[in-house]
Amino acid sequence: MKATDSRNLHGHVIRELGKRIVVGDLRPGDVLPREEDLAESMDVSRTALREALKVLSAKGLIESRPRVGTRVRATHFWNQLDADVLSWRCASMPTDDFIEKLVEMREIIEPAAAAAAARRRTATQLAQVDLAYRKMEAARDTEEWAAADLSFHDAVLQATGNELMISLFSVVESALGMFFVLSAKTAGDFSYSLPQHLKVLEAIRRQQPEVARKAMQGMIADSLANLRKKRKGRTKKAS
Amino acid sequence: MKATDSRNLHGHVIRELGKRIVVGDLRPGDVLPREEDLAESMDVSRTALREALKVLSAKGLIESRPRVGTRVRATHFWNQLDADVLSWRCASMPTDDFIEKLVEMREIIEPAAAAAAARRRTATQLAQVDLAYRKMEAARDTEEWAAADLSFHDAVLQATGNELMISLFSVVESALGMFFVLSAKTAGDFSYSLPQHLKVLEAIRRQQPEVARKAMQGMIADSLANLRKKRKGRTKKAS
DNA sequence: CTCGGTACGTTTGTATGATAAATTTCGGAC
DNA sequence: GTCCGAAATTTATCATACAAACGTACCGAG
Repeated sequence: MKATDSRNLHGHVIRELGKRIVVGDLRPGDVLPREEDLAESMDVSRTALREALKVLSAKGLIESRPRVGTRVRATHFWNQLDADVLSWRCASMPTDDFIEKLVEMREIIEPAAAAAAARRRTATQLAQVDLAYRKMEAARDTEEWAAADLSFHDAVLQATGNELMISLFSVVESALGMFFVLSAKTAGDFSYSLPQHLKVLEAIRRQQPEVARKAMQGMIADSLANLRKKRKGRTKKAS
Repeated sequence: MKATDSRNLHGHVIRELGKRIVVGDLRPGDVLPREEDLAESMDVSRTALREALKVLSAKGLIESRPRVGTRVRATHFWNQLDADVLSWRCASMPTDDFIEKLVEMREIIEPAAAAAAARRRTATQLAQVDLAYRKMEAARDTEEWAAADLSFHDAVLQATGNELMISLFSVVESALGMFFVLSAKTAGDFSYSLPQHLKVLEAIRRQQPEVARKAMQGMIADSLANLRKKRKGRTKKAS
């Protein structure tokens, strides 16, 4: 689910510059080349470049002022929850520090969401969670499983009926995405968390908020433990 | 803290169109007039209009395709957490339903943030929370109090050291903003929540996560009760 | 010598017009 | 009736020009 469409020309420019900034290639305070030069160096017209700059501006990454130019803003101005910013940060192997922050967000968001879902879910919303669970059961490879897992967590968020909560899916998506990448090497055991998903599903079905919350907490705790194990192995291998 | 700068011409267009969409004047599925006509009707060049459309596109509000035109996207595509989208929604007296959702987000975000802050806060971060609290104590009118209150809740978020958490300030800001507006009529008693803020501050100072969490929960619960009381009065008056 | 204001140059902001690309729609051939 | 291609419309992109804003440096007054 890429927010910026890379088919369009200025979409490409957005991604290119956005990544460079988020990754740290361009640092806060740095001023970009003048629009005319930058446009030429990226092989687009100044018009297209400016449309991209406006979008990056809206994401809080840059700020343009006449005469002084366009410069990268301090990180605390960035829309860290923006789907693009998140995906750009995850694109170039994020620091362990950032992964911890993503997991912390999951620990806060998802148990609360599971509880709210158990409290208020409609029949159709429950059916969506159930469907996602059955797709996880039926998954035959990691790719299918990843897609089903994502749709499960999405369905839980949807079942809260709170669109603000639902918009936090981009955070959950990034966290799960990182997890998939780090777990890719040791595939095969990708269904170990199925029972925990079932617990969440059943709690939502039976409308037991606290049970759903605990089940989700457990799932994330396990996921975190697994992540740390993988990471330790990776670090050990690297050293 | 307005994200889009209204000084610029296209910033004005962003706000104008964005509000119309978020408020519901333009409904999902509606197609906007052709760029040339729309630009003329808003007294800007097509260039400026397109820069605005790109930003609204990045916020998920609209989608442009050649030949078919620009149309308003379904609400589930909107970046509901975007500071602009939130402020536009709050600008025209939001529905009670939306206020409930904002409060629910607070109930999830802020207690968790308080706990994390208590766990990890640095000395300087604590000092910021303390400073905000003292500004609340010293506030002489509702305006000063509102500013201090906002900076208190901001400082708690900052103290988590998690930039993803910090970015959720826009949600807290909107929720508090609504509360201030609804409480405006019955001013004077604006300091009743001071003891609760003190509890949070002290728990963070003493690094007691669970105490901080409970204190924050209590504060929000009271705030919600107060809100419902006000709203009932308002509804009764209106009927 | 310092302070302040003014003129100048640079960069973004905005406007205009033209061309390319994409996609729906309509019409014609089979 | 169906399928394929041409046309028309709208966004996408480009090129150019001018306006506005904002440092900066220069100049003059005290």
